[in-house]
Amino acid sequence: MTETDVFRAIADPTRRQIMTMLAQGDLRVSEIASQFEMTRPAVSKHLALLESANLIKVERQGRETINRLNPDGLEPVAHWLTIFDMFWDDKLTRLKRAVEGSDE
Amino acid sequence: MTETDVFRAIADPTRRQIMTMLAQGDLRVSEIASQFEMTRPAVSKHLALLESANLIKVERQGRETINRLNPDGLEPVAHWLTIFDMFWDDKLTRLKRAVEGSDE
DNA sequence: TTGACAGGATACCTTTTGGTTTCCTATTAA
DNA sequence: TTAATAGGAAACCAAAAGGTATCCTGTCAA
Repeated sequence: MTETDVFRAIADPTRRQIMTMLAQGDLRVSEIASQFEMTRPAVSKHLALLESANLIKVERQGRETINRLNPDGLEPVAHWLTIFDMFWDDKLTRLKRAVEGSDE
Repeated sequence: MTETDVFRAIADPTRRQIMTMLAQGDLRVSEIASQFEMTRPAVSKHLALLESANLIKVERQGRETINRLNPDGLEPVAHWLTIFDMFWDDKLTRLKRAVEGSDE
């Protein structure tokens, strides 16, 4: 399968929710599926797409598959947002303060 | 039309490109359309969707309509990304350097 | 060693998306 | 005042997206 565009991958609310779930820790497919109304194959498709967008790493362990967040995959989004930084002077100032504050 | 989800709005590469064009300055519909292969109505639809996602402001002036970027509409995206900040310590460090550098 | 479980694969369906063509209206310039 | 221009509106189409049901395989536990 060819790589999926990151922006397309995070366009779906279910996939965003999966990512926030994985931010809390790794999860097996059925653990994720149990949190949604939809069927397990549907969730599986979302996971496959997240993997092809490089947003998660999938590792088969025996009969289970572990899904692990790969936050670095979000870099293109973070980078694209910087194009608009010039419009966000005060936000940037606040961020600078936050970053400096976290240092001491 | 009901509000369009911001993440869905920026999922399309044409729409992202339109936004970066508008970051340089306001543009009329046909000025934008002339930059793409697709027809003007297609571009018009993208603009309508960007407006409904609160990413641009559209103002009719006589027979022309001016499209203006509304970068604040991107805030939900920026905010969502912060969920994953904890995974990005070194990136944050680099950002801090960048921010400090831009000050002097 | 066999039954249950985890989860991938496939086929299929419906809705949404991104595009087209065509037509219409309002505004402006000659 | 009339011709040209800007762009919205509607009807239509193909492909992609998101879901389902069903089936199959590999692994583990009794």
